[in-house]
Amino acid sequence: MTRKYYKVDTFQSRRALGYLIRRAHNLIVPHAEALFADQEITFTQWVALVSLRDGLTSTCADIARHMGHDSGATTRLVDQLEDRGLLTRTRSKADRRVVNLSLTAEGRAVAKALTPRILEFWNNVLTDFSSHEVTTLIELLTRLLGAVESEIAKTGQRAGSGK
Amino acid sequence: MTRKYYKVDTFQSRRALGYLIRRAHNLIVPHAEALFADQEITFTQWVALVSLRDGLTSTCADIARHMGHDSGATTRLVDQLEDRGLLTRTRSKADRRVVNLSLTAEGRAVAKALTPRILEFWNNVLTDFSSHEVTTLIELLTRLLGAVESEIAKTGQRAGSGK
DNA sequence: ACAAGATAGCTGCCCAGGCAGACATTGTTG
DNA sequence: CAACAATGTCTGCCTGGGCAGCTATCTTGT
Repeated sequence: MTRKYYKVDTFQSRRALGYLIRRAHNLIVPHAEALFADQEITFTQWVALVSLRDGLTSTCADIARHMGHDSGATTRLVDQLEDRGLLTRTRSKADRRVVNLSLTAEGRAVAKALTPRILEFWNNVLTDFSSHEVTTLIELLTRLLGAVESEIAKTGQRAGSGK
Repeated sequence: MTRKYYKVDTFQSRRALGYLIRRAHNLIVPHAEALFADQEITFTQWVALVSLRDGLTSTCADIARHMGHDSGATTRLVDQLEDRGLLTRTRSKADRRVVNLSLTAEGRAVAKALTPRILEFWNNVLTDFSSHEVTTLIELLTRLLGAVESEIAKTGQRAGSGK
């Protein structure tokens, strides 16, 4: 029920959530990509693969929403995964606009093989956090995400193009 | 002291910190940019401006570190701010490699004028969070950032080029 | 004092991803 | 059923920012 957590005269960048998130993102993503440098797929591609495997997504549009990309970027991402034989496109019969994606056996194998790399990284990072702290962080971030989403929905009613 | 928070067989993307951070970043940054769409500077430029004003940074390299960009991107960012007369470059006398940056009166005015937009956004987002929760989130994220930094430093001893 | 290594800044090149537009299909409303 | 809006996919085009390479300067070890 905080009316105003941040006030103009006491505001400091270092305590700004946007700053912390941006910083974390700019630190983590390139490092995750580096962990995959010797691999045939990139970290970003792996994320898409795992989301398909876990049933969080099943179409191009799903992946775009899941990853916060636009649909154009996603098409090209899926192209690459298809070229490498990690997934297949099938035009849906129920809704012919839709192209359903499904992992091939090799896609499944790749997704599984690379998971430990990421988990190891995170487990190393979290060594000094108690299990409770991590859970709290995850819970707060999840709620924050929801709050950001609804705030953006409230303000930015922009006619979407490809998103 | 958590040895392994994430385990291969119980891992779910939705509870992955990387996923949450990426998602938040991809949601917040474009929206922040949109808040500045009618403005003469971008959100990213504003962040640099504020960091200079608050003494968190004073050179190009500082800004690169602060924002997690590389030095090339920062040069161009500073170019634009200089072109608009919001800051000035001065070759340092103590260390002649360094170019010191300082805000002009106009730069100061712009930084100040735009601050309320961002704070309002965040205060709206945080309406349903208690003050204590926000503080906890900030504290955990700050610690996470430190942990990520030292983990990356431990692993990735790569000869830096421009970073 | 000098070679080797860091560090600051700049530039050219490249690419992932955003934007906008096209098209097909489906849903909705009169 | 006609008109219109919404959704899914794909394609050009463009830009921000990463990378590598260069110079100039400072620092450190011998």
